[in-house]
Amino acid sequence: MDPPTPLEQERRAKAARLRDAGGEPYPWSFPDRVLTDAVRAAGAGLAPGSEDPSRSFRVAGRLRSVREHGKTAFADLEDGAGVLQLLLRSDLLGEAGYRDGLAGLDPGDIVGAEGLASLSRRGEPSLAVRSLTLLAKAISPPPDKYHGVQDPEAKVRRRYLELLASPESRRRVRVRALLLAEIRRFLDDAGFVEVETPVLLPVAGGAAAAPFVTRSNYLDGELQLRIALELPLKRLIVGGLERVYELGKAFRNEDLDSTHSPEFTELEAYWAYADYHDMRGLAERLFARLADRTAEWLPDAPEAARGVALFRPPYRTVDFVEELERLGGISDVLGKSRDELRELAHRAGSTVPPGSSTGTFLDKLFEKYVEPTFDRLTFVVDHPEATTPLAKRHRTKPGRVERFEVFVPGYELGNAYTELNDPDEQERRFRAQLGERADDRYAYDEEFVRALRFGLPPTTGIGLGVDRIVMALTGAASIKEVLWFPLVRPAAGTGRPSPVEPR
RNA sequence: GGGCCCGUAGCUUAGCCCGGUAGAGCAGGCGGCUCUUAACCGCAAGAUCAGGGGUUCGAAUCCCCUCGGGCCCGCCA
Repeated sequence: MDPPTPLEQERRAKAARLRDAGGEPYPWSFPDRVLTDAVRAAGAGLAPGSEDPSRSFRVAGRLRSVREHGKTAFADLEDGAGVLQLLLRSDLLGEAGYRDGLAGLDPGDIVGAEGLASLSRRGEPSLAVRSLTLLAKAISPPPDKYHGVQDPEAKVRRRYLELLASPESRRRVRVRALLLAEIRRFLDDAGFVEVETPVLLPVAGGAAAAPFVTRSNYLDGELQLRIALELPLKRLIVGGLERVYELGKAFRNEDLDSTHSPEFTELEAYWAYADYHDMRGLAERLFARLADRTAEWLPDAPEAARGVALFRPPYRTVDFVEELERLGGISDVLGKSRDELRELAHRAGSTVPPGSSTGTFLDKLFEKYVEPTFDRLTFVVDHPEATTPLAKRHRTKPGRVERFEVFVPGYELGNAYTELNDPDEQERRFRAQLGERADDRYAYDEEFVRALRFGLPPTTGIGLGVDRIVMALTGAASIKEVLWFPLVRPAAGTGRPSPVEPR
């Protein structure tokens, strides 16, 4: 711990004085509390400078600021409903109670107050306080009352400070929770069953990403943290659950930037006896619903209004191959060899390692030529087969798979397929990916292929980045704004990860 | 992994270019004030200028290293 600052020593001394006087700076409860909006409402109709003696209110919250005027003081108390002015008067509290009470309080303290609804002479709804109780002494002072937390490091490292200083930040937490609840309600209503599948796996599959590796004492061996939810969910479809979804964390051992976090929240849904056209319809209905809800929750946030507009139809559709050929000036994309694609990617200014797979070069070319042109929510459809080993071959377009990706300007939101359900083909695709070059990290999950041999019905599936959906809808500039505790290096003195041998 | 930028009191910051012993507001202390709401007025206090090294008569300021952070690029489709 840091050594106490003089300010902290002063605040500790106030708590000690209260104890010496027989008080308790950290009492156990404050019963019969109402939210401050009840007092505001009761005070608003009164004549200025008067109070309503017919009913007493008890409120509790954090003390924001205190304005002293000799024998009168005003304090702002903030709770979940907002800010209420406390009117502290020597004649109501008693001279000693007024003096000692004020002397013991600091901004940031959690206090309870009992009193009458009133309207100040200047017309501010207030609580005319008859008794004031310290509920938790704040030893460290709160952030600057006007500027809040400015230091970007403090914002992510000590998020609680930003939250307590900023009602907008607290509102973002609530909107994220509402969006998650709305997603669940939407899928539940559509007949999907929410499931939880393992985070710890012998081999993390279902996407191309570096896993986090850990160790099981029980198994005396290595385990990996999941990088996607896909493979266990499809096993559940094999098991006869026809519509399943999971909303949970996935982990990728990669860098953090404005759209990537090593741990992030993913939604995956699998739907038997339906194809990717059906899934697109479901996704569009979900997007439209989330846009409507966000507009209700954030009615006057301009950045959210832009996000909401993105999620409202009509949406744009782009054919992966046609658009790449058109914008990249490339003919016969599907007929190109890996070497030719590598050359094209190189010329496009992409620095992918030369040993990458055909699919990686195609993705890079698409990323260079097509993605920057997205100006609204866009569905990219019918990718070349080489880009994914888990999607089913397109029923009419040779060399393609039945797949769509969803983009907003700047980043991808998700990915869906008509799922590959031919076990022998699945095995070939895994092997082809593994064999093509070592950079491809699609793990070959034998157990998954074995499950497919028992029969996976025709199925469609989707994976959506929930953090990114929240970002896009609320107009956040960085994923850190929708993750309350993004990954940071441990602060000095809190212990550091032990150095490990690179794998 | 590469590039650019940032780190001054608990908080928000001035000073850095052009070297001369750090200035303010908030918060806190003491005093004053019964209607303020970024309250106000007065007094006093609070800073090894992220850490280390170098250049210099003299370093917050110039140079190097380390730590932490931000942004961009690469990687994670």
